[in-house]
Amino acid sequence: MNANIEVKNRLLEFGVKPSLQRMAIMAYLMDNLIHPNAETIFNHLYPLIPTLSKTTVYNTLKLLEEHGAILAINIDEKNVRYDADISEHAHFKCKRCGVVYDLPVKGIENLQIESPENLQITESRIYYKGYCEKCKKKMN
Amino acid sequence: MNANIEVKNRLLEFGVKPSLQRMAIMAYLMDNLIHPNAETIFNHLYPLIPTLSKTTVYNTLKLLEEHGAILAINIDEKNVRYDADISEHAHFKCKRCGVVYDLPVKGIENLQIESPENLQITESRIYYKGYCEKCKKKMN
DNA sequence: AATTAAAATTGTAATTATTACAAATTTATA
DNA sequence: TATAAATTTGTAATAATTACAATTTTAATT
Repeated sequence: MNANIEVKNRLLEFGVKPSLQRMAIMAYLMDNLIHPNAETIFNHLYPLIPTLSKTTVYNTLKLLEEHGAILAINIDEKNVRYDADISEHAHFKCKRCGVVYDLPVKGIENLQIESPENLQITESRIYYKGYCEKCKKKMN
Repeated sequence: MNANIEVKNRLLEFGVKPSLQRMAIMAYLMDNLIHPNAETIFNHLYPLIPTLSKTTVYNTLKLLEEHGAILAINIDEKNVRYDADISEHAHFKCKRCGVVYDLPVKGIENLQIESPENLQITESRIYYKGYCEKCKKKMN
């Protein structure tokens, strides 16, 4: 489990003032790299912080994302997933069981944008979808 | 404007039985590579097909996507965009004005998945977000 | 320490994209 | 032409997210 100080440092590093709720959400994401959505985060933290509101979870996730402290992963049409691993990496989603993995992909660092326009890129995402090994078998 | 026969062929090629509504939606997407959402498509076609239902637009877009005749672009958290260009290409979304472009990116074909698991990949997407030239200026 | 102001959290209601579903219509088949 | 199958339609339901006002907590000032 991530030490409290590391969680706090992540917030401070990205200019987010630490509070009980923000620390709890950040800690959960750092300890659980399973790309949870807001609901999952709330369900896990609610027993620990009985006053916690779902709105706070949504607000905080948005705040953390805007400050660059976490990534919003839009691989699922249904809801936004979040990731404390902010390094450039690809994601995979199984269309049958819905699980979202990190996917090691070679060559990402060589991608080169060739836009005629002078764009200011702030984020990039690489998403793959398909079927995981388990589901492939089940489908036969 | 795409000839009727080309639209029909696209549907047949992907095993979708052509109907008036399906042809109209497919034609609109082939003629308007602006990554429209269901609402935009409906608003454009409704005057031409006064009996058209929004549900049909949603149903048809899902059908076309499942058959591989179009791409669903999940770059926008709000709603799904659709693209008749089914070749592998990257997309850019401006976080200020919301426009979604195609983005020429070099090196996509060299990306190599290195999963320990035997995944069956059915689709891949590359998304960039940031600010377009116009919006960059406006923000100064 | 008490007072005031600012920031954060909370709860409820609203919004909105999408889907479920059953009825109606159209198309294909016998 | 009658019947079955497929498609379309309209309405209602679902569910993720946001708006917003009230409350609570934290920080700043006296």
